[in-house]
Amino acid sequence: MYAIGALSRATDCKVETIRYYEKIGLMPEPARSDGNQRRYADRHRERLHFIRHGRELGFSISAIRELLDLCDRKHRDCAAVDAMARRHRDAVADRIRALTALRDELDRMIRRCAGGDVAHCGVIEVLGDHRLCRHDHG
Amino acid sequence: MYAIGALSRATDCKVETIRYYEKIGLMPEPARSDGNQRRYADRHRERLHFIRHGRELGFSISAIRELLDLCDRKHRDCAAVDAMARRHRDAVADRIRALTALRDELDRMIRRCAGGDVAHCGVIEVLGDHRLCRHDHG
DNA sequence: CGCGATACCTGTAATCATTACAGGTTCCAA
DNA sequence: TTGGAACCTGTAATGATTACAGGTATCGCG
Repeated sequence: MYAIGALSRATDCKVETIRYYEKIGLMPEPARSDGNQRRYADRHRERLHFIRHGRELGFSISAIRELLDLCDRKHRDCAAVDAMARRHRDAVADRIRALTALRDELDRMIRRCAGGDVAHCGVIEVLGDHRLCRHDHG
Repeated sequence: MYAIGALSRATDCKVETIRYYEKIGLMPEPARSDGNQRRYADRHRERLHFIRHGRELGFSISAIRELLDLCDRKHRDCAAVDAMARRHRDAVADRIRALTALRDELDRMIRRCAGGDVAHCGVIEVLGDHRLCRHDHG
């Protein structure tokens, strides 16, 4: 039986976050000590680990909730889980594309900056005039 | 003189967002009609355009505030502006690296999924067991 | 000039995922 | 038994919007 601090250390998840997950119903209410302190079992640690890992992988809380629901109903077809993972992967890929375009644009902006005064600063110019951008970001 | 809706359409920025920018002091208070409605001039459109473009490029509100301050004090050395752009570019590059690692991991997860039932779903397995990951994401 | 639809006004609360804080209680080791 | 760390609850803050409620202005059309 873990206290919340031990669970926190075991899962690298802040104490406040654990209590938050309980409040939003993502973590089940654990047992309590006589003095009303939370006492966790291994199943809590596993579930929290799953949640934290999902969060690290960028899944939203609601996506993780869905994944956990899918897990709880064991032996059902995993196509739904797979589809979620694919959707998420595609979203990440889109984000990478957008950020790459952005990085290139920032590079161009920086190259335009001749090192003079603000009146001739390429960075300011580009920010003020969308037409100086090479890509559509919107 | 634009009403707020016209400015909204001209800059592709929601009406609520324009009022929000005014509230936080990012946009100056515009003139008002007799009936107390906001009336904007071109300089507002330009400034809002600058702000929106900065946001699209991923600059935070406070970064944009700094940039605008630097701009307002014209003819001062643009090294500070340049440095901000560089810092931001580097942050974007870091984010791209992290997301690329993440995308690769999601790909591996998806490939592990044999298409069977949830009990054998690679996606669930990886989420539940950090050791199945190839990279450190934390 | 009057009417009605649309656009506008203010102020407040919600969103998302946490984190921080205040003020009080419990636990555990020395 | 005592002292300090860890715990408790409840509330508010973060960042950048967005949404809503309840009321007022504007504008084109007849």
